[in-house]
Amino acid sequence: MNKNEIKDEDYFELADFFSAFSDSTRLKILINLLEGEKTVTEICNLTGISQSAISHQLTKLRIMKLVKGTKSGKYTHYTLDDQHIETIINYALEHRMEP
Amino acid sequence: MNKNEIKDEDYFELADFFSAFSDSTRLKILINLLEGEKTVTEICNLTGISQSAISHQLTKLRIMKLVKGTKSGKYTHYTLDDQHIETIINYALEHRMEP
DNA sequence: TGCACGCATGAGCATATATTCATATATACA
DNA sequence: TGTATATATGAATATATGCTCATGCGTGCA
Repeated sequence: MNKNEIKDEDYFELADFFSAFSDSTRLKILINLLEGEKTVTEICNLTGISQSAISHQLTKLRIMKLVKGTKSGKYTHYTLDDQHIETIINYALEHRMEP
Repeated sequence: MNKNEIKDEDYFELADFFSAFSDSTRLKILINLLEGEKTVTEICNLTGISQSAISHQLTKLRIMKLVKGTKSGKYTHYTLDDQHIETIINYALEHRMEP
């Protein structure tokens, strides 16, 4: 993609997309969801982060269309809603591994 | 990479890495540098952003080891210092293009 | 040599962001 | 039906972040 095709507004969108991954709590959520569907409480237990903090971040991830929540009884089951997440995170993890 | 191999500290590092791309000014700088080496003033002109703002962000990008600055006379020539940048940004741009 | 240019950087400010605390709502179960 | 559980959400707060403004420093040219 040519630089000149990128509009000013696109830079903001792109920045927003990356900012989804720029917080450790959200990364923990996303990486846990790579394993498959989880409820909020499960994520809390797996990450050791408070219910409220997780819920707030899940809301943001939902707005950014990176996760999807499905209500079922008293539970909300969250899954990844973007097929690129795994690729992007793995790529960054590899990057980090370098000398 | 297995989730269990990821240490708590790694999540912060990873988040920091992504946060480099989470600001439109830094993205503009990086995408301009994809074309090749540029001086600070050139980047200012290409982006329309103030010299001070560019310089501050270049400092951050230097600290994050994403760009490298080489002094030559009164100029500092900046280049990308990370081979993954192009891949990551292109991947995100493609992502953005989807329905 | 003095002045303009290129760049870096600190201070201050405004805004964004993440967390906690409190609480509301809905569901399941005794 | 009353109570515990699961989740969401608003308010308040603390901290981080990015920008401008002012200025310092080095370089090269008139």
